[in-house]
Amino acid sequence: MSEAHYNHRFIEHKWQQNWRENQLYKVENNSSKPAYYVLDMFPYPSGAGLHVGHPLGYIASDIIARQRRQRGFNVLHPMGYDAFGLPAEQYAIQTGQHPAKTTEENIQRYRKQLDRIGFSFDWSREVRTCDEDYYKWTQWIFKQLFSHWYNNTSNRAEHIDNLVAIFENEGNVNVNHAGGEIEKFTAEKWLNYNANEKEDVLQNYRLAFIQETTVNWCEELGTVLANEEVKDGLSERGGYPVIKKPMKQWFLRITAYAQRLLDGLDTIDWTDSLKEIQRNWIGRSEGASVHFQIDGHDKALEIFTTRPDTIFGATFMVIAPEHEWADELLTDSQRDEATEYINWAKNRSERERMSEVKSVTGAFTGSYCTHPFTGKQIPIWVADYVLGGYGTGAIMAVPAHDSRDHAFAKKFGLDIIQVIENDEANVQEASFDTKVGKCINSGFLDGLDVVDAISKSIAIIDQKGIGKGTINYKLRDAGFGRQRYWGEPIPVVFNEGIPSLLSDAELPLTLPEVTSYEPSGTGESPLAAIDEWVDTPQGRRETDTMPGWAGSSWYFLRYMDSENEQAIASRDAIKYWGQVDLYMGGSEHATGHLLYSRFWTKFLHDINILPFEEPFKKLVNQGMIQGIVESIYLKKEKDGDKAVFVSADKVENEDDYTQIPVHVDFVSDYKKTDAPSYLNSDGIKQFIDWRPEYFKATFICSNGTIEDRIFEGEGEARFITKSEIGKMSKSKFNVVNPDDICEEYGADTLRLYEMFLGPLEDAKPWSTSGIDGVSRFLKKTWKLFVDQDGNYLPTDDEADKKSLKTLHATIKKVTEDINRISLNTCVSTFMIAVNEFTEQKCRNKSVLEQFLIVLSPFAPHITEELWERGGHTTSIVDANWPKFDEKHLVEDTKNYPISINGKTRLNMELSLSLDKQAVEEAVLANADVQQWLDGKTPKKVIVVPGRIVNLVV
RNA sequence: GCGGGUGUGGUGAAAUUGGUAGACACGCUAGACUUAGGAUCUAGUGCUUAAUCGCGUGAAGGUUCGAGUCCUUUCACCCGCACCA
Repeated sequence: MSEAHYNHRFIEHKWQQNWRENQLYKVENNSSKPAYYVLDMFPYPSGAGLHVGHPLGYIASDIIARQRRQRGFNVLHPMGYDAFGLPAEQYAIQTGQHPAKTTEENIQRYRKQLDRIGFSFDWSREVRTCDEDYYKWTQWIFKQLFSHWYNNTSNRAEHIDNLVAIFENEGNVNVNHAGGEIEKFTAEKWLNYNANEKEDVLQNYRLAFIQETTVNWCEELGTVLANEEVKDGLSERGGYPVIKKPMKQWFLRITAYAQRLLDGLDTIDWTDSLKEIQRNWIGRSEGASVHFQIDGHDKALEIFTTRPDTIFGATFMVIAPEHEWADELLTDSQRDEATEYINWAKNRSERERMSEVKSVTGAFTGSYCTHPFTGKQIPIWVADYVLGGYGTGAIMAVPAHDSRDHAFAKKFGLDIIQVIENDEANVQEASFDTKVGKCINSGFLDGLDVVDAISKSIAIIDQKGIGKGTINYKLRDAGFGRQRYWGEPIPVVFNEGIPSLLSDAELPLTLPEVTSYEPSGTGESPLAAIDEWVDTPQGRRETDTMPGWAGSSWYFLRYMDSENEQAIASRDAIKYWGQVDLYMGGSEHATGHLLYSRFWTKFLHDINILPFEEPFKKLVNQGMIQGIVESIYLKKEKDGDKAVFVSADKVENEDDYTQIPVHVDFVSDYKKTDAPSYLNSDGIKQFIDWRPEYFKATFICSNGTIEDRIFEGEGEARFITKSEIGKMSKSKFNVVNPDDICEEYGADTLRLYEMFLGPLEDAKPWSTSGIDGVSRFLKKTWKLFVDQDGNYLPTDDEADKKSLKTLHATIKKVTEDINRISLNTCVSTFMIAVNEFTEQKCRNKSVLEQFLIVLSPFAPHITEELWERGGHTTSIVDANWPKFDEKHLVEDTKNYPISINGKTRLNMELSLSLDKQAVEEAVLANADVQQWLDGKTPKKVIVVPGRIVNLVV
């Protein structure tokens, strides 16, 4: 005897077990079916576990994966873990536990939570970036990067051996590579270099290379950070201060791919905002580089400008404090003052610098350049509004037409020369920043429009041999070394300072055991302390490890053939699955993971591993599910030795209080919109138990006072809390665990409910109000199939017309909505269908089962159960997606809305076979219409057949 | 400052091509059944009104027979970037 009532615990457990035992979601690479690849961003398994926000995207992608399978595709829908990274290591430092151990525990927990939601992941393909079998290939890709250079002429990466061959034949005079400028040498000179010198040269070409640069150093974390790991001068993880520090570092030459990364955006289906963020980050700008001869030196200062048309307005030059000639250009009279300024500017933290954006600072170097066209002397200044890392770290200042230059000129009393015509503004007072107008005071450019002047000035600069048209990118090469333990070891040894790669046979280079995970503080990783690991017959090992994004830049390829020991994946597997058809994930990875993955994909394409250049054909950003942060006000001033908390309605000036986060479980009326949330006596008791340091605190409630834990006042204590929408996080004590929802309502309800919340892309605060509606819907669905005694209801009697209409309207709408990933409206459609079937007392098995199939991607457990009860022996997962048939929706009549002057006044049931004329006549003959017309004749009658009638009076 | 996005009932939202604004839910109100209800069912629910009328998609204009949807101006909020020459 089957269960009579919908018992989600029993059903979900039963089917999850069944699916696992039958390996229902395992997919093969050999299939005659078309391939479809649906990917989720794999999670970092943190100690906090999954909260209800994580599955949002997974549920959406799972629905699409399941539906594609029912539509006849072979669907790859894998999952894995981004398992190297700082949090596990920080935890290891605190507790002494091996990060591998805590990571494993966290993964187990994640897996359990994921399994409970009923995803159709093929777990046989699971990847973990910290597995040796996996990072072997991350190291292998690194080796390829080290062994290749970027040829700007062929516009692709080429093997370094080819470059060496060119050097041996003709030196580097004809080589056009991506990277900084390199002194020219002949073949003869090259052949005479010793090994060390040769490698120093090659480092300028390799796509993975070592360079001494200023890096983002975070003292607290004891490591360098990538640009995108720094937010507002603080580390993204932990929020610790970050300073600039010179250091030798591994870099990847992503800048070689800047233009292709930009162009590729036009070929992929991502949101405009995401593409815009990447365009911004790459930051292409066209302009010119110009050399200004420095007086008394035999060198010229190279600057970059997007406005070479304003060159006649350049009245001074500015170099960044980090500029390599900053010291050299100082004259004796200016040396002390300028050095002091340079030191001050260099030592300021990012954070200080950014908070003082508006202040103008700088110093005169004492040196001058000669203007190439006017021959005038122009002073060279040093100022930190010019950034060392952008362009050439030096600019020509045109104060008349650039507000920053203007502010600087005003402060230091420098000349301002107007070179773009303008009648109204006075450039002595304010700069006139414009890209339209005619040039004046500009010699050979006079009278030209800005656009023409730019091209002409570049032509002349080029002709004079002092510069050329250039394109500049904001994008920087990506720092690739981390002075950390918990990451992929870099497969390099140094012999006499010359880096060389391990052989493929030596991979994976595994992490050794260490006794302490503490950063060494010298800037070296804990690995440096293990002599027996570091010292090898071939030389000293690199002790830096790779950053978190190394493993995640290619993981989507490994899923295609996760066990392969010969390659990252077989050629056949890569060819069969191809690009990721749909990638679901958060937009916070816009300038990190998503850019690096595109970079590695293009590189792997260049070296003939991949037949495609873009990894993710279509990308959808699921919105963040936020939590509500509850906190209470603590007076900054204590009352004697007692802490004083004050109810939010009695707080006048927030500055007098500290806000203490409160566990949301203690709060009453949590998340109600119509009433403020508060702590009652019980909630306050829970709070004190939780934070015993406030055992003796006083609570000033809105209706009385609690002292020494005794409430004096009217009725029940009411202590109002402050509620804000914010991140769902462990530190805010507001995490909602999906397990709890699965336990109470079931995974199918959770899945439907998360989709029902609203459009997938929108951010929304989590709230369970409304979940009952979804739960009721599933119970109603159940009742269509099973009566109170557990009998199976559907029969093979002929379906009635109304039910067929409901069914096909549902098939049509859901099929269309899944295609445009509008999953919230699908849930509404299901509800409407079930309401109608219930109303119709529909018992037709064929109709109801087709409905089940359409519902099954959203609610796989209940539909599988009801499918089985209908006598099926194979899973609903392999049922065919039903075909929509228009004929069931054809209507004979239409209930026309009749509007008068655009306002709907009444409805009329009319045959759809009537033509415009006939409809008009019928409408005008109607008594109610005549009453509305009040004897007047309509000026115009608009009839839109099948839609509407509008009478204009 | 630049770029992207969003504004619709008490709440989450729908309206895909300009064609009955508020589907579907939550909540609320009333009723039925019940020892009970945080179960189930029935009816109602944009505002206003006794009911009609009237008014309603952030605001103001415009195009149109007809505008949440198109155009112009404007306001608010969110996200990203930010001394990028």
